[in-house]
Order: sequence, then C-alpha cells, then structure tokens
Amino acid sequence: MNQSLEEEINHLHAEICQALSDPKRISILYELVEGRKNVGQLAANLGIDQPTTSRHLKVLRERLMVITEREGSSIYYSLADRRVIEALDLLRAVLAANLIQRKNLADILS
Amino acid sequence: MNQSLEEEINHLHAEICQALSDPKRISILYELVEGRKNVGQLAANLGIDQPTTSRHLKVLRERLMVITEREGSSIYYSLADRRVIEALDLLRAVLAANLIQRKNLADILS
DNA sequence: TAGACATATACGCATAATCGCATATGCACA
DNA sequence: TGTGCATATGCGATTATGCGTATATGTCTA
Repeated sequence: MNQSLEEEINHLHAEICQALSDPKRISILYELVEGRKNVGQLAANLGIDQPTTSRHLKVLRERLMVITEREGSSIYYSLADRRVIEALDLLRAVLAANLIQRKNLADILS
Repeated sequence: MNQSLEEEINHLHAEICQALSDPKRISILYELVEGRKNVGQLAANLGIDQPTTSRHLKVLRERLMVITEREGSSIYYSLADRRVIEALDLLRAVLAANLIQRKNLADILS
C-alpha cells in the first residue's frame, strides 16, 4: 500500500480510537446500549453536567459513532454501529486479563 | 455496580483505548502482528526515529499490550494479547463504513 | 412574540501528550 | 576497562484535551 495513504488511514483509525479514550465517553456509549437517550437523560444518569455531556457527544457525533434524532426540543442520541461496543468489550476483556495478571504477581509477592 | 468502582473501571478502560489513539502506536501494533521485532527494526520499518519509537513502546508496555525479551543488547517486542488487534480491526471496519457513508453523501451531492 | 426548556458553543484556564535533541543506561566484546 | 551498538530518558517547546462558567441557539406553547 502507498506509504502516505497508509499514514492517512492510521490517522483516521487513531481518531476513532481517540474518541474512546475518555471515561465519560465510554460510559455514554455503554449507556446508549440500552437504547436511545437525550442529552438531559445521559447527563443525569451519568452525573455529568450538561455542557460537558454535550461536548463529549459532539466528539462522538463527529466520528459518526452516534446518530441523532430531534424530537421536539430534545435531541435523542443512539449508537451508530454496534461494532464499537464489540471493540470496547474486547478491550475490556484485555483489561481484565491484565488485572488478573497483576493480581497474580501481587499474590506471589505476598 | 458500585458507582466509584464503575468510574475506576471506565478510567482503566479509557487508558487502554488511549494507548491506541496514536497513528504511530497503531502502526507499531500492526507491525508486530508479523512477529516480534526489536526497536531498531520497528523504527526503520515505520520511518519513526529511535527515541520516539522507544517512547511509544513504553506507553504500550505500561498498558501491558506488548511484552519484551532482551536478547544481547537488543530488546524484542511482541504482542501481549491478540484481542487488541481484533479490536483494532473492528474499529477499522467501523471507519471503513463511515468513509463509505460519506462517499455516498458526496455522490448524492454531485 | 414572550417565556420556558433543551441543547450547543465561546472563552479562559489547567493539565497532559508528543516530539526533537541531547544524553544516559545497559550490554557485549576486545 | 574502554569502545561501540541498542535502547531509554530528561528537557524544553508546542500542541491538544477537558472542564467550568456564561451565553447563544433552537423549539415549543401560550
């Protein structure tokens, strides 16, 4: 593959991953697994204030990871692609394996 | 689940994702799919200078995403968990879907 | 059109990430 | 022990990120 083309793809790939690299955005995505929610519901459920929630949603929206439907004065967000959740679940499994490994090391030390 | 415990997990989860949110680290991980490589090989293959390569490897090492074996004066890196690659592939598929969607929009506009 | 409600954005600040360069550390071998 | 090669790190500059506060935008209803 073309060198600079591959760099461009890796750049876009990293942008997708970067959208996942914040705890609040992760919690938003998992919250949306249950179904579509509007901004106020997300903010209340997650204990994040409204402007912050809106900004995180903007990041996810720009990466096309969530879609929006306006309904009256509310805007409902939902997941655009379930594979994002599959990827998050895989990485959570990796995390779990890491924690177990660290625990075993701790057991050996004690 | 306990509230602050869930926050802690999301924090760790985000740290894993954050390790993937850089184009150079993504290219390093895909390079390691082919097998273990030392720092000099990675730097040369990817066109990244040595200190930068080393620092990116440090990030991946701290997150337990790569493992190291010293051999003489070289240090060989390899993938610690193939599921990281599976997750990256999923997200790359999401990216591809996004690009196709945008292309279709462009087609409609023209 | 005014007022209430839902959502988004602007601004300023604090913190963190990346990088290039120089240098330090670790290892091998004469 | 000294030299050379491989890898890691310290430092300073630049850029990016997240957030709180205030405010703007958009929508509905009276």
